[in-house]
Amino acid sequence: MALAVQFEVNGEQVEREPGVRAADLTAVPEGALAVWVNGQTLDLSRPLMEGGQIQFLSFQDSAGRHVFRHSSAHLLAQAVKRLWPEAKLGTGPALEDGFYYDIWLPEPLTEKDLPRIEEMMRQIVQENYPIERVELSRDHALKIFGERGESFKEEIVQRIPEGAVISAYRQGEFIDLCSGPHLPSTGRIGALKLTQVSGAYWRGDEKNPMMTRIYGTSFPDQASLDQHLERIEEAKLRDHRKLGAQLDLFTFREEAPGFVFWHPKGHQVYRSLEDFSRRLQAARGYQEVATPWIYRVGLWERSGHWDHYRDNLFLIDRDDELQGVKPMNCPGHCLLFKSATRSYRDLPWRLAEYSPLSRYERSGALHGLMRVRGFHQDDAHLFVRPDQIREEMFGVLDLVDVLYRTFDMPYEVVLSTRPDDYMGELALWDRAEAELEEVLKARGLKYQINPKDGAFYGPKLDIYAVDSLGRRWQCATVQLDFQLPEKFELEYIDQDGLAKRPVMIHRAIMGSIERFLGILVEHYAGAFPLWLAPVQVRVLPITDNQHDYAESIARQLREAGIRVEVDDRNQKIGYKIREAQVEKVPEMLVVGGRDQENNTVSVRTREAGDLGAQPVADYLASIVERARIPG
RNA sequence: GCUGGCGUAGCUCAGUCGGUAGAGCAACGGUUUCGUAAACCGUAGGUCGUCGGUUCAAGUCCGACCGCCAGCUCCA
Repeated sequence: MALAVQFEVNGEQVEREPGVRAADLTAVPEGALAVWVNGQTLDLSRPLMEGGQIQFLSFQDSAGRHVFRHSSAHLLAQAVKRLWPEAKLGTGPALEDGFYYDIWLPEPLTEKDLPRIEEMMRQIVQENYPIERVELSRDHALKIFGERGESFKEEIVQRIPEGAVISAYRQGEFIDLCSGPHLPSTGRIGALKLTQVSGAYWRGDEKNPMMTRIYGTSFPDQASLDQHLERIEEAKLRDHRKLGAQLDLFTFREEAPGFVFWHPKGHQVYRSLEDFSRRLQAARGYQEVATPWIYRVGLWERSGHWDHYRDNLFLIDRDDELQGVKPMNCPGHCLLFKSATRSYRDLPWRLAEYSPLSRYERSGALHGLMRVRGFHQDDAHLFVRPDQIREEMFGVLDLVDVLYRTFDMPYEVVLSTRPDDYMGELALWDRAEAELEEVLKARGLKYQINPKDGAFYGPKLDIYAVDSLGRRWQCATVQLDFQLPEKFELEYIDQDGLAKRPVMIHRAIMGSIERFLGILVEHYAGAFPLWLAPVQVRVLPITDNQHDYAESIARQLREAGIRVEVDDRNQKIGYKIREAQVEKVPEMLVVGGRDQENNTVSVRTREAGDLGAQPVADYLASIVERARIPG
């Protein structure tokens, strides 16, 4: 008789024999796909040998979705094997929003083959096979996959280290080498769609045979799938590269790949973002500086960039000496810190900088504003005493909150802790990590922990903004750094008269302003809020007779700091309105003979349409109030 | 960087079997002077990404390069 083990389910303690299945512990909630036990995701039917906290995972949980998509990949493989028995399976993982499977096929596949495969997948869903886990010896696994001609699977089996459990999952006639976990049965995959095919080399190595990679996505029901596909269509329409050209914000040219040409309108938005950031930071005791953008290579050697970041440096070879264009501001700020003897009274010292940064990105990585080679950050470095970490982190998170709230973006926080190859004092790490958690709790923020994912020089917080389409973007990042002050031998004189080492906090809130602007274009579908819009108001005279009146209104608005244009082209009012709407101008002032007589403007907004006539003075007061930069 | 695809007017795109380039929108000129999402007529605009090759003849076929797109990898 084995000793009983203790489980905690839904807050209740349950005692059972080892080997019990999660499904036997309690009523399995509807929609449960897998179970989470002691940090591991397992099949619902997996025998549990040790006790612990039990949590059921549904499609709502990212781990649950992962299981769902992973089983969908198996489903895809089974369908392909039925249609092409000579196919050989590679690997088939789950992705964030779907899955793929790499499969070797005797003939290349095209998108036209996808519906046929989907059809077979649906049939297998109908057949509703239970998905069963089997554990195999190495020899047995080699025999099974050898007999089936699965040479890639044999290769994987041979790579599995000695002593590791080798498992496979079986559904109907199909079996796949896999560590799992998986759904209870194929019938759970309610709706699926194969989205694309592409080539991929086995194990990503071009010397290996070319596999066919089939991408797809799947959901518990058709409505969720449709919603997902609509979102993808919507995202395509909002693509910032497309809107950026349509709205005359920016362009790229092949003469300077990875660098942005900002048009007047785009640069206006860019500057509004920068102004907004400056106001927020000035109000929180940051001081803006400007430091050099090209340094002799020795600086980069000292900072560690030469060892860790050399491939991303733009290098200049002059006078037999290498110099590097800065990819980050931190070393410059360290040098600035050293320009005088610092007192404990000077700390925290918060240095902000918006200078251009350059990083060499490989050509395939470039992507509109989201990934460029030349950019700017709302960057700052805080030099703090160890006892100030908590308060400064609190302040940084406050800034994060104000900023994302302004753009109506919820955000998620991930704390990354000490990696195995950490540098510095263990005690400082422990204290810093504990304080970060305390700060997060004090701010009432929900956060995830990525254990051991911090940088070698300090723990970090990554903040993911969620846009209007529900996509997550990593923008803000806050990193504690114990190493750079060491490398630059930074010191301050403490109260006791002794020289001490400060801690550095690297932080950016928008991250790259270029990228953040790209995200905002997609978030707002190009329809910027009034304070950000490059043209805030357009005056539309109905006939040539109102040109002078329109100009006088524009002048008054301009003098009040409003960005205004007059559309004095010889066109009908409907035409001018249509153009202004297409260009997403937030407010239009239609002025005709009646307005001129009564000294009014007929207000039309981008969202609400015609609001009727208003006295000019009233409108002026209202727009000035509403167009103010927040913060 | 790798794999696949693409590159024709400012933009979106057509161009058949290899025979010297076309539309809509935008621009420009004129007519129209109009009250809430596209008035009408006309004009101009191209080294077909670049370089080389095949051919009597190349936007079209071949090669190299550049850039862009999707994916991989990487990341702000």
